[in-house]
Amino acid sequence: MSLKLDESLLAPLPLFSLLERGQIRAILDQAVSRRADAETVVFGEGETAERFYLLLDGTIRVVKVTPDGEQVTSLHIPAGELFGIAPALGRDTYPATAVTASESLFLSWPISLWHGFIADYPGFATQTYKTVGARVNEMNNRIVEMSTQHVEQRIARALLRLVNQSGRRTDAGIEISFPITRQDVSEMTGTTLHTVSRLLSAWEKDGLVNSKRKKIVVCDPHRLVVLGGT
Amino acid sequence: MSLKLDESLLAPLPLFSLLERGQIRAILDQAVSRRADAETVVFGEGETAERFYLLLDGTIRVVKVTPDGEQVTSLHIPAGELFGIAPALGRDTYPATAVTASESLFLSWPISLWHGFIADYPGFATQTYKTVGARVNEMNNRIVEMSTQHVEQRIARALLRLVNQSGRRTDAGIEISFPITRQDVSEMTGTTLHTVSRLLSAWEKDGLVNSKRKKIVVCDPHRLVVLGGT
DNA sequence: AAAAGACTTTGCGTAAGATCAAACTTCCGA
DNA sequence: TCGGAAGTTTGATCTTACGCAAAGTCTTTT
Repeated sequence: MSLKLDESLLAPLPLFSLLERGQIRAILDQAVSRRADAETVVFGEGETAERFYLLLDGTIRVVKVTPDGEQVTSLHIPAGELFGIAPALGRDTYPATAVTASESLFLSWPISLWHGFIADYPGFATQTYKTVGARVNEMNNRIVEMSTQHVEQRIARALLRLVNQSGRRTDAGIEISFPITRQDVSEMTGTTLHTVSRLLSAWEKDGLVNSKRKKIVVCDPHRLVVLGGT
Repeated sequence: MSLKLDESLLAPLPLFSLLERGQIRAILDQAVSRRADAETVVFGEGETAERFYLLLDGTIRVVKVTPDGEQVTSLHIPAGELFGIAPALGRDTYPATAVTASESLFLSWPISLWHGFIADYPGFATQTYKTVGARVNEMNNRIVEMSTQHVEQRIARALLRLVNQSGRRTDAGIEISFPITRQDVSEMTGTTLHTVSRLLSAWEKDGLVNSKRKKIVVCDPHRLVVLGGT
């Protein structure tokens, strides 16, 4: 549950960039830390928001489920970011479900501390609203993409987003640092796993990517950008 | 430019619901009011955010333009809501273009006042973040829709959203209270004006809607809900 | 080591919707 | 009041990507 937190490790996070040592310490002192296996549900859509979270390691998949059971991935949260911050959106309930995409480590605080943090640490508020803004922006772009682009371009962009957000440089190219299936990609792009599979096969043949079971390595990001459209 | 503002008219707005008379007065005293014709650009995507706005009358269309000139409508703002609130998203630039969908009346304040308002009037902050939250939610739903639903369902839902947000009850049904073209609807739903036209024709034949040039009246909202899917 | 489960690949037919094209209607300004 | 601009309708054709089906790999369990 509780863990010795090294603030010299956490201080470099953008979230803390505007805070002083003592403030960071004060915030961390009230945190609870937790480790979770891949595919663990951290919280579910509609639940009353009891805690908010900071992802230290791993990746979180933010998912919505339609009435007829289809899943849609609205967002991926990379390590270093807050998630489950319902109060920043004036809500007392989580708007979507958060699932760990890989083994993950995160901190959490009771929601009751939120307003205090915002009020006492303006730097915290600033960074938080930047995060919200970035996500709104990302969602906006998703809407534009879904409205105007073909599947191929959407998939290209989705891969690039993942690679930028949580890519790991290898000799073969940049690898997406968590296990990801064709199905997952299809849920990010509003298509089917079949279409994703066909496309990855084609791209593989062209030397654009290199994908195995639950693993995708982008070999030629530049050409993928071109495919993604202007 | 300046206009005698009656705060007894404005006080009922959700935005002011948590504030006292004097606070509302203080806020309104610093506002500049403006009238604009339909299709006026209030601000453009990417411009540095110099002012933030409160729509008193009319409707605002929030639009993104793709590199190749296609337009995508991300949101409609109804009277009574704030818009252009870049600072709430930690941005110093507008993330999208705002266009009046009909003749409109709005107030505005210089961005420099934002932080003071947020700090001095907690009720203002609360309501503001609720607004942001509602918009995030709406965008999220749009993404889910675009990912999982067919054009027919998306158009049905788009019309229902407009009707709920700014519908005017008439004897024939509920009418969308601002001029709206097939093209506009297609830009809200990620389809073409042709498809929208065909669909509206079919619905007209079924007595679901009643549409003329730049005008749509929903006669049977209930059946439209059914069409929109669970 | 076999069997079951999870993920992927590929082929084929089809349907939803885009694109192209052309005519028609309504509105507005000269 | 005439002419053009803006918006709408409808038809014909074509493409994308979905749905269905079946077989192929890799992984885990027993």
